[in-house]
Amino acid sequence: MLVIAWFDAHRRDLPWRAPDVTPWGVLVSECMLQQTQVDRVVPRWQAWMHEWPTPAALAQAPVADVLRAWQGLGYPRRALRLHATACALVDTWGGQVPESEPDLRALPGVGSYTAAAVSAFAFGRPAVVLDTNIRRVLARAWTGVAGPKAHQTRDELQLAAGLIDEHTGAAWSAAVMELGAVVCTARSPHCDQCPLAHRCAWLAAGRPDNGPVRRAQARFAGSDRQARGALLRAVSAAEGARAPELARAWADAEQRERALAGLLADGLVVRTPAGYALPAQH
DNA sequence: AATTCGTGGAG
DNA sequence: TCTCCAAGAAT
Repeated sequence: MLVIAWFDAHRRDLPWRAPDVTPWGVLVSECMLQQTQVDRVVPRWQAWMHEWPTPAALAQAPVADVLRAWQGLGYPRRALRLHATACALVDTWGGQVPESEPDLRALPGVGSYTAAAVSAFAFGRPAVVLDTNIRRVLARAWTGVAGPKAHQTRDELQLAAGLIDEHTGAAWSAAVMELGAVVCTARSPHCDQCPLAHRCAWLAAGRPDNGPVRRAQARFAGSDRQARGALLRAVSAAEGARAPELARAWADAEQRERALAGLLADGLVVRTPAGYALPAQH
């Protein structure tokens, strides 16, 4: 197939693609890559795998250490869930990563995409992988629209399933995902370098701006998300953080209280006699 | 089903 | 500067 040949020639040398990487390594990479760019993940994945090379190793680590190792990647609840997944793997899977999508899907922080990705990329199964890159390539080359809809559709899943079936499963998914990531990009796609250019419906139509209108992302500056991040860093830096440290981290009192309540509810921060702290155990 | 959840790079 | 968007998941 065209895209697989293209992939063989152009694939990036990402560390989790090395031949000796374990299914656990693949799972860790997929969790880190949820809404976080590849370039930011690479060094963190390497450090993480050095520190916790197996599910058993991560399961034994204090949650506070896990959260600190995650700092900077964003969405720290993912770190909590990855730790919980490590515990589940030890408790019910003998410290191994299961191969089937339903079994993977039952793990904390593993949704439909991650389950399919691990099943395909760690075990070579022909799972139907649908991430933002593959969805964009399908939308353009096959459907002739500039971009995918906000949410997955049945048609999309069926289209991908048919293509997976007709090609060599995991390799096809890896190739199309890579194509979407480096050639068929959201912003300014490099159609001159695309192996599908000669048969791309969107390119043939003159690259029309006919994609679905997407709702604008809420601004980050001054958001609750930013407040949570600032507070979590403050708690992480000063075990036993009290009011002054928190106020220094985020000035607006009302928003600070709301964000702190959220962090406590999520289990990212706990109350201790010494003040607020990262959780020791989960 | 629509919201919420971090952070940073690129245009 | 500001906007977009990034290998999504949970609720």
